[in-house]
Amino acid sequence: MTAITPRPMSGFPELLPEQQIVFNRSLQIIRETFEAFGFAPIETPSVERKEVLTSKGGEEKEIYAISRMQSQPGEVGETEFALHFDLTVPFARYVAQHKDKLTFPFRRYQIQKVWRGERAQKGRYREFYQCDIDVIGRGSVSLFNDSEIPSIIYKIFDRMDIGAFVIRINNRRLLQGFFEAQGVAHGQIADVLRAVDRLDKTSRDTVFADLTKNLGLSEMQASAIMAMTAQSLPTDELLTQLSNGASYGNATYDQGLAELKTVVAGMRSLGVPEANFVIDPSVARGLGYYTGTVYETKLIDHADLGSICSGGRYEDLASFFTSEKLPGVGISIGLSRLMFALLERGVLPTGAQTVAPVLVTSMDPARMDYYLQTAAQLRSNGVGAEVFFDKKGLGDQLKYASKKGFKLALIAGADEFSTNSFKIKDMRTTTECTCLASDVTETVRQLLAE
RNA sequence: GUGCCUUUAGCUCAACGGCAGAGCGCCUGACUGUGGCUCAGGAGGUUGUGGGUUCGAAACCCAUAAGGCACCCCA
Repeated sequence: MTAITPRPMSGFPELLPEQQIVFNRSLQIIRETFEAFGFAPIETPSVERKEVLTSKGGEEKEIYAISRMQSQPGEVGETEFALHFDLTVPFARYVAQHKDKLTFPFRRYQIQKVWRGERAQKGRYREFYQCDIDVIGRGSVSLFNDSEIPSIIYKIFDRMDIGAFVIRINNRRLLQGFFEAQGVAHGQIADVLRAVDRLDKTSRDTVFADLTKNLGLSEMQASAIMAMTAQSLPTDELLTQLSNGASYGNATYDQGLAELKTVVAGMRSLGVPEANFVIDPSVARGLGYYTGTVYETKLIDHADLGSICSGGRYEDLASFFTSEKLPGVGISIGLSRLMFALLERGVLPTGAQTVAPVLVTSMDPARMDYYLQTAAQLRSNGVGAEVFFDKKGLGDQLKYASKKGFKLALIAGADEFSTNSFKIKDMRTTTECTCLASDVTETVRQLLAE
């Protein structure tokens, strides 16, 4: 029998237990925060019909189709299904399909893997987690949601303890109205938005050249756009500055500005610290379907990761699936990109290889019943415990406990049995104490609480 | 889809065209009632694959595959 050589698969990363534990902890924070804001969990199948996935102009070569390796002889093993490449398109289908059973405004969160058939590189995978929330309304959806979303982002990253971060906020109407006032042709606004969006990735000269040479704007237009989008001021000063510009006489601009002010006021009511958000007129969110508020979030010490959480407001979620207008606002956290980078950089230190805090050692194989009962008792009191089953010396058992990162080791041999007691060794401090067998659970709890 | 780089032990990497090596990790023992430290020993390789040049190739050439990076785009 020849062994199959295990090899890495590009773009399909995997973690060791001590890393996965850290990853899952972050996942838990995200889930709890979403639920604290009243978002309901849903999950859609990993696959959708091909026509659903391509409805919104999904790049076909980036979509993995699925098929059986072999069907009937001569039959092509193809199906009409493909793996979803994001969670928005399946969600749109879901809402359109179930809209008569859902209650609006519909708030849902969705944490699932998605797949993209791209060439992998740093921070870009072919299989990764997305954590999405969206609020969908029928006909309209309140602007207060736009304030609440940064509050959710703030709570999550604050709890995840991954260093300083800033939520950058902008409003697409503000940009669009400004571009219109500068005389940018209607059909070119999307292109200009895309060019501006690259401001934090490339040099200002490059963007300027892009605007003038590629998009054919005059130097005056380009200068005005650069000056407007490059503004960097404290929130209130910037809002004043933008209000002074209200003399553009453009209704879209004025609406965008008013929305921005409302969103900021709401964020302050929700207690989002000033240090964690900024109005950044250069945030445009590429092309996309965003129409109002847009968000990006960056780690200050890891700006090279790009936006780790972005989203915004859109006019219509499911225009391909229903004629009913379903506007919404939402964000997506690219958890895999974020976590893999932070684990690699040691920002999130890894610890134990187990989530159970207690190892019950077994010095006397004849008394395994006793060890098993003790572990069972710990578990039914909410304390995770593992029993060491193999016949090895105590030294080996403690070595095992040490390597895996158990916090406490329970020891019982002839000495302890004679006094009906247990010895508890704290692996972190190397200290030991002895307690009656009947007090084990309580003593363990106290030690773990320290 | 385009371009560049890389590939030698589980991992990180050495080896002038001339015997395939180190560190870390892993296993065993010192140590059958006490982990991390230390010491001693051990296992582990068709040098990604196929061809070519050469007396001789891990090294040079060609092809191919895989991996990585950048562009594009995005999380």
